[in-house]
Amino acid sequence: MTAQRRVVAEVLDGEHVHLTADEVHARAVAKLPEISRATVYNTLGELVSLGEVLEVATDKRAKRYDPNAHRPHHHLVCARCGTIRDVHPTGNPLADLPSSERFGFTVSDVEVTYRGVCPTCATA
Amino acid sequence: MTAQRRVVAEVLDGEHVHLTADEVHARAVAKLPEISRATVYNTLGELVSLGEVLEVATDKRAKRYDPNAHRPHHHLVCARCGTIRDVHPTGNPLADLPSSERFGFTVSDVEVTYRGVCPTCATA
DNA sequence: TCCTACATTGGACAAAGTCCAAGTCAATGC
DNA sequence: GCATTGACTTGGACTTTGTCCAATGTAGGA
Ligand SMILES: [Mn+2]
Ligand SMILES: [Mn+2]
Ligand SMILES: [Zn+2]
Ligand SMILES: [Zn+2]
Repeated sequence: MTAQRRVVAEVLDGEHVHLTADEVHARAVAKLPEISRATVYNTLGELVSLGEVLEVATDKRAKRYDPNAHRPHHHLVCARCGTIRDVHPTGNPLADLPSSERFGFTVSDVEVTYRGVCPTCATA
Repeated sequence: MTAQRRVVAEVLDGEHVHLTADEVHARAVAKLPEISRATVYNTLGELVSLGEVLEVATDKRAKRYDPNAHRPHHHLVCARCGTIRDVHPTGNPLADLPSSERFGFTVSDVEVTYRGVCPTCATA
């Protein structure tokens, strides 16, 4: 556990945190000015391999890193400002895919992304 | 309707088609060698604006372009080879998000991505 | 035919991410 | 204490994906 890794872990702490690698780097630099982009990418990659952090692709640009890896959840994204909230739908979406729609695949996982407009963007 | 646009439209024809912009360009070049990358991007952008083609983000790299825009559907992705199939789950996933999990958002859309292993990759 | 509006092109540029050789540093063994 | 070692970090080059723009080409109407 080096200072660099500790800083990345600190940045990735909290609820509804879904930062891009560059955002992680910017916040890490604020705490440890000499930390490099490469180290941030390396550390994020390790955390993903360890299963401590998830990569999510809610926007079609940069990957986002989600420290909420232990509690399964899905995402609600504001189409205007990009805010992302963790959500827990009822039911199991896997059960909604009949075997006739599985094309022989072994289906193991499902990702659900809800899109809409957040309260802040709706009033503005 | 120019020759370039016709070729892009031809490439984007069929079922379960989810090509990246570069793949579209490669196939377009095979039919019309002088077509440029810029034109492929321009044409894809117009088709998306017109609602004729959807952008999907099933992998975390390049956007994929989906000509099946008129029939709502979701996707089943092979984690090994990246093959993508269109699927039609039963039920309405929007109904599975209780208002207590909507955080005041106006939710208008939902994208579901199933992941697993396709029959070809399972036997290989 | 000539003009004009629009489409196309190649290349420069930008954003996101990967890779690598070299440098740093702390722990180990002598 | 000192040298060795190996893991970690760094900066920069490079790649991929995508955007932008000035220059060029072209189809069709006046
Ligand atoms: Mn999350
Ligand atoms: Mn599709
Ligand atoms: Zn918003
Ligand atoms: Zn496969």
